[in-house]
Amino acid sequence: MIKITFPDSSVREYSEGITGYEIAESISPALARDLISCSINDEIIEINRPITADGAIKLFKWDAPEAKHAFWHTSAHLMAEAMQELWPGTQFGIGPAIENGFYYDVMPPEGVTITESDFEKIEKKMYELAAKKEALVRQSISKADALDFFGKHGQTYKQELIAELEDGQITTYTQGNYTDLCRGPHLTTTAPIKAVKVMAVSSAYWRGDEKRPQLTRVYGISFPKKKMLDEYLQLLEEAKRRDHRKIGKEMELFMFSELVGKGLPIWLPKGTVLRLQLEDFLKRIQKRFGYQQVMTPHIGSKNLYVTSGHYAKYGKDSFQPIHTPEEGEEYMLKPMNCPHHCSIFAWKPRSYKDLPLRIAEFGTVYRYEQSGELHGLTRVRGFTQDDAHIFCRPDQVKGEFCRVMDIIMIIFKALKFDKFEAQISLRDKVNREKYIGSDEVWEKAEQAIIEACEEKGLPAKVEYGEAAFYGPKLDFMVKDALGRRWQLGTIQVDYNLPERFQLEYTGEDNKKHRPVMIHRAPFGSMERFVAVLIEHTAGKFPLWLTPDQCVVLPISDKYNDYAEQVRKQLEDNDIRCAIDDRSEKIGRKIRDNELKHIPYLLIVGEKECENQTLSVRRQGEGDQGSLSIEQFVEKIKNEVEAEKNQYAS
RNA sequence: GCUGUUAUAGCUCAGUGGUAGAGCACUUCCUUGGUAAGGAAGAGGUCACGAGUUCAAAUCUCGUUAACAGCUCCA
Repeated sequence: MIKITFPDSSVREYSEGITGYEIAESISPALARDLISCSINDEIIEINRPITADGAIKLFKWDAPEAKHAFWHTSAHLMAEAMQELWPGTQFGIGPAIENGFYYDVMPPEGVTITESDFEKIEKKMYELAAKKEALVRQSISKADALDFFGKHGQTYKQELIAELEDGQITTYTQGNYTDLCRGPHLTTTAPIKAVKVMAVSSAYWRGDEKRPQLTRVYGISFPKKKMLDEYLQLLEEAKRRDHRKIGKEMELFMFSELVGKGLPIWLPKGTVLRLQLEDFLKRIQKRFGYQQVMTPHIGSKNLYVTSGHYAKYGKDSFQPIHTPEEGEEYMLKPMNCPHHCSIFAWKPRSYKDLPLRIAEFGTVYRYEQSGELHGLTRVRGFTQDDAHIFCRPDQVKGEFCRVMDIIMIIFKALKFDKFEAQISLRDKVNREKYIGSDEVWEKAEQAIIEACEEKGLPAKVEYGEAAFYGPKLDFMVKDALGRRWQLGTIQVDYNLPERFQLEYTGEDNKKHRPVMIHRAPFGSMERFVAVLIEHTAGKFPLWLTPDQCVVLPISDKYNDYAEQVRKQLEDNDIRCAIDDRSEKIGRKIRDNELKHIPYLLIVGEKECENQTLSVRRQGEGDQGSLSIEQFVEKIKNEVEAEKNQYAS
């Protein structure tokens, strides 16, 4: 008999060799039916693998990531099997489960190119094979046998993978005529795969190395129920609908121009309204938190960046220096604001009493992103950081760090970003020569971040090797409509730049000391933040942010004068108002796409004109009744106030 | 940057080696009035740019540029 411990820490005894499935069965038939995967002592195994020793079991149904992983991994094998049948001689690379589905990197035989038109064929074959309900058979195999087996089948990529594995650790999974090198775990049969969809095809280098051959990467997703696939596809449609590039165009927020240059966004009038609201919002918070606003030039002499060390590290891969008519004079477009801000610190002698010195700037920077990286507003070559640098004493680092986290939390709360992730990026555990600065200062900085997170009760994932070359950092990530993760807010400790700029302050002891620098940008960049905000809200911004808060709609020409009077009065009260008219006498026309993004519709006609009122409708909420202009002003102001109170407290 | 796909009217897109198309938007007129309202007429395109093949290229080929997807990258 063996003892099996359950997640609720109850213990049951089973005979040796029992499987996860049987254990589930002993609890309830429904659980057994839905069981996809399980783990023993956190090692995930098939539900039909015999359990031979005491251990802690976890049973996974579809909603568990572990279950999806096994499901999609098996689906990848199924797809490989299908492709092997369709195109015999296909070589297989790797085929893992990913966040949404799975892919397989394959090298089709000579003369075959897999395109979108083959998707249906692959899906059909997969259904056909899945219907056979073939079992996946796990087998341990010696290295020599594995090399021999895959060699015989012409699977050179698999051979390469095997060569790197340890003898005795190699397992294969076979279903039908298809055998794959695989660690598992898997489903026990392909039968539960009831719905599949080949999503995309692209290419990827073998092992991510651009010097090696390019394989065809086929993406797919699968589900245990047809309905789930339909729902997933619907979700993708929804994601497309709220793509910030689409909504940005519809709402006339921003544009790009080939002539201006790629990756250089242009903020249109309405986008600018939105952005200025955000900037104003942050400025007010920062004022409360003791920041001082500064402005610095968009270029800096090359020497500034030689001093900062950025030139040595990034000079070749950035926008190249700007030359002047003067011999040897070179300037660079600023790729970050830090060196400028360091210069501000160095401008005059500083006392310990001046610290922390918090310098903020909405600083526009230019970075030469690889052209394939550019993506809407989320990845651009010219963008504005809501940057600030805090110069403080070493003993103030943790406190300042916490205060910055407070600001970020205020912002996330105000904009209802409740599903963010925090990541602490530390040095690589082994490879440490790429980092500037001594071990000791790094150790201190890393500790300060970890402690600050603990103090604030912020669950943060620690990633080694993700730190910037000058210091560790804490990043805040939010997902976009398609589930892609974008980094927004960031806080970075820097012991390096103060060193390079030889920044000093006079301490209580009348001796010179080196300040610590903290970089931080709660939004990250205005561009990326707005992009994520658009996708987050699907263009339905909070009232205080939305470019047009209301639109006045005269029912006919006769009421144009009254409409214009209303508009003026609203604008005098700082309410952003558009006007929709049928004669071109007044303002700009509002139609269709624009209209659907405006929260309030104010209809004016004979009755309203007579009583000096407005017939008010709220987007998605319908008729709000008839209000006087003053009442409407108050209503809007109250609503905005309520939204803002969420972050005031 | 690499690989692939794409580029036709303001927008969304169809199209074919032989005169450039639709819906919506736009302009004018009419109708109408409580809202994403109807009719008529009209305007709008060097079919991304540059070469080549051809009697003939928006269509085929090559190059360039940009966008999209993936990979690599992100101070």
